[in-house]
Amino acid sequence: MNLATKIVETNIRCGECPIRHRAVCAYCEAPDLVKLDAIKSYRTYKAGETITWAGERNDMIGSVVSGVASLSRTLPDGRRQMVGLLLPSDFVGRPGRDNSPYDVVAAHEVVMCQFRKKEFENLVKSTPALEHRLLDMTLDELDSAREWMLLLGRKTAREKIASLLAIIARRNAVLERKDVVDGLQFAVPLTREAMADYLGLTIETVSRQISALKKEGIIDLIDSRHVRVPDFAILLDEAGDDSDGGMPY
Amino acid sequence: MNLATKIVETNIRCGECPIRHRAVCAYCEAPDLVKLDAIKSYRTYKAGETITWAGERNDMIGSVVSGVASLSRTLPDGRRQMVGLLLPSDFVGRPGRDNSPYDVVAAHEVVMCQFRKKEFENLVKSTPALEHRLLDMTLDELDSAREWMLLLGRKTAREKIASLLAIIARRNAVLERKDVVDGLQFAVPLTREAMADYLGLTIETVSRQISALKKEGIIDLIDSRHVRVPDFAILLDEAGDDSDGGMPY
DNA sequence: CGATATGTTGAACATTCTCAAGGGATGTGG
DNA sequence: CCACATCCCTTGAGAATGTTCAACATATCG
Repeated sequence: MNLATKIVETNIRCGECPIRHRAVCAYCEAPDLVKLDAIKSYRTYKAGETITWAGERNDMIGSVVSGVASLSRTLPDGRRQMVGLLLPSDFVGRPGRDNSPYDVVAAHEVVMCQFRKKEFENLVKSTPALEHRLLDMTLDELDSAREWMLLLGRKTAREKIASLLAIIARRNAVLERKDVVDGLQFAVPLTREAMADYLGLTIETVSRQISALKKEGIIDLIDSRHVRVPDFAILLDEAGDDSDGGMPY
Repeated sequence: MNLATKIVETNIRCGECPIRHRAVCAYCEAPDLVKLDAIKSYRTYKAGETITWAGERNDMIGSVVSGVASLSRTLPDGRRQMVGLLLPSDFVGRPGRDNSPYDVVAAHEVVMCQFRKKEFENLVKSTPALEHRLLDMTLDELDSAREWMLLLGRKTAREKIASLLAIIARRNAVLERKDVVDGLQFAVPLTREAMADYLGLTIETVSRQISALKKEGIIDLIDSRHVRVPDFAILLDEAGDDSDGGMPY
């Protein structure tokens, strides 16, 4: 029984939840957790499954417990832009509004910890710790979004790819509680298409730039979804930002 | 004595403030306003003046009362991307963090209602109405940022210009409490350079696309900073999004 | 095994950028 | 008041970057 199955089937208590200290509940103490426990439910979404559709009414909100999901917007003619990458502990859904213009799609199998929106909103009103955490998380997301805007508006295709790989490498290191070291190897949890939607490129350009980085020895490709970075500083240099510039996630 | 001068010199009370019902204080009642009144101060910034520098410690935060300011990030080699357009009632500064990676620059003369960060943060802790409003405003900003990401990542130069003009037209209409009607005329409060930084383009491309829209009769140019839109629906069509798609601001 | 989804590569093309020149405004000092 | 500088904007020509269209490779799954 893997972790995802265990979480869903046993409906584990908040106190044992893997995202307990980073999710919307992070600032809550035991008494508040009891209330959250009472209104939460777990649900799994398969890879490729849509969690919420843009424009449709949705009365569940919650946290990503495991897996990866994407938040994206689509133009009427079909052009799509990913506007958020949802990772474990990230919050899904906008409190105080009944529908949102975003599609949320599971990139890999996703376990969500969900609340009925109405009940959650009521709890937020009476629980400062929840509202405070929600504010901090939203401010962080806003910073990420703005970092991303810099990438979309001003970086070259090559810099975009390098930035994305650096972001994924860092996040993986954090999740696995390792340092970002040279020789680091990691899985890219996105298809070429998802990467293109993330970076505002076409899949062909993504593929070509990855091939170029490989040819130049900046990355090694184990297979199309697994990357090794011999020298992380070189990758960061290709990403175009200062070493001190904050990165999303 | 114009409004800006009057606000600053007389240090008007919150109850009479023009942004009273849209700013961070919008949800506050009289008792909270007294506390805000006690710690606030007004300050003016001239056009072109930098309000806060990226990376530098800044212990003032506050609201834009009048004028227009830009929030932007810069890559080490000088490429710049505007990541926020700050209008009256918008909040400047990030609570809970001592410096931010953004330059805030006045585009036109700006009047700020400022608080010492420490004092403001303390007040937020004891004032749910403030924190609640801050959350709502941050969520709105996040939606705007994501809309903008769609523009930066997927729209053509022409669509970007049309989108920006539509945004400015709408905002002007709201501020002047008019409807967005055909034949609407308005001032563009940005230089070509600022528009380019906003849209992720060069000033030459901005200039060319504006000329093209003019040549095709989609807009009239009174002068380089004043636009008239004969048929708003046509402009929206050029912007690429659905009529129902939300617009930033 | 064929069908489908994913990824790579090539060639022609389109869009946007870069570099360059020049046209008003506005302001300043002589 | 003129000469000059500065700022903002426009336009042109050529170059570069990224896209489109197309073919093909690889892997997975029934």
